[in-house]
Amino acid sequence: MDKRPCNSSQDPEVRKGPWTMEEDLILINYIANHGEGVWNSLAKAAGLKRTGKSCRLRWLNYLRPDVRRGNITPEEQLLIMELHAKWGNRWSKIAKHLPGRTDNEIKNFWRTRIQKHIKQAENFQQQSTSTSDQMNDHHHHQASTSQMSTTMAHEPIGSSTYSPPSYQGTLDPFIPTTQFPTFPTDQSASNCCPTNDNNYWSMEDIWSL
DNA sequence: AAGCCGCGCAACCGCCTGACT
DNA sequence: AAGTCAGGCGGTTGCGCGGCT
Repeated sequence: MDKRPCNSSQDPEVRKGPWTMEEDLILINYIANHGEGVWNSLAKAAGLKRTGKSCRLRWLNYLRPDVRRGNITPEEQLLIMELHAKWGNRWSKIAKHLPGRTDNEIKNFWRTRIQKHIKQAENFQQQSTSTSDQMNDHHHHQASTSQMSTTMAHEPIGSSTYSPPSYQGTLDPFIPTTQFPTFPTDQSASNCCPTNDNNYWSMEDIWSL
């Protein structure tokens, strides 16, 4: 365990911060020749002045040949939201269902995009329904949790019935198409579909879940 | 044109867990 | 059984960049 004060931070031999191209090449070449192994010894053997953790992270999140970065598709967004509703902030678990995507990227995506919209939706909800608190009766009281992610995270939405909001009329949707595409893979979604004709999810739809 | 501000992302940190001795 | 080590994970931070004033 590394519960002791981080030695690496005290060791002047250990580099930190952004990786240089030379370091990347060293790591790539070493793994190409020797494969992945014990990361600490790999870092030493490769001559990198980095911790094993740093090497591992760099490899998994950036250098791996099969890693995909950027351009998260609407389908992937939906999948992320669905899986997050199921599992909460289990980023690595979610990432396993998105080939080529890393937990770090999904985590960043969630925090910077989705969570922002959720908070905006929450604010709108508070403004528009401030007099109707009973809506939350069948909702968990843990909505007071500081992070929306944890709110949703521990919500046992029993059968993957999480459905993405559209925030129509209140927010600019984060999907460029301005609406969520239909998501035919989830039969349960049809049970709680938006009741209006335009396939948008109103806040009522969301909260009624 | 310059400064400010917010966003997105890479990387680090601390904790947990399982394997091994 | 207890201690150590390495890997894995989620949370957080720092910085570069682009847009705005």
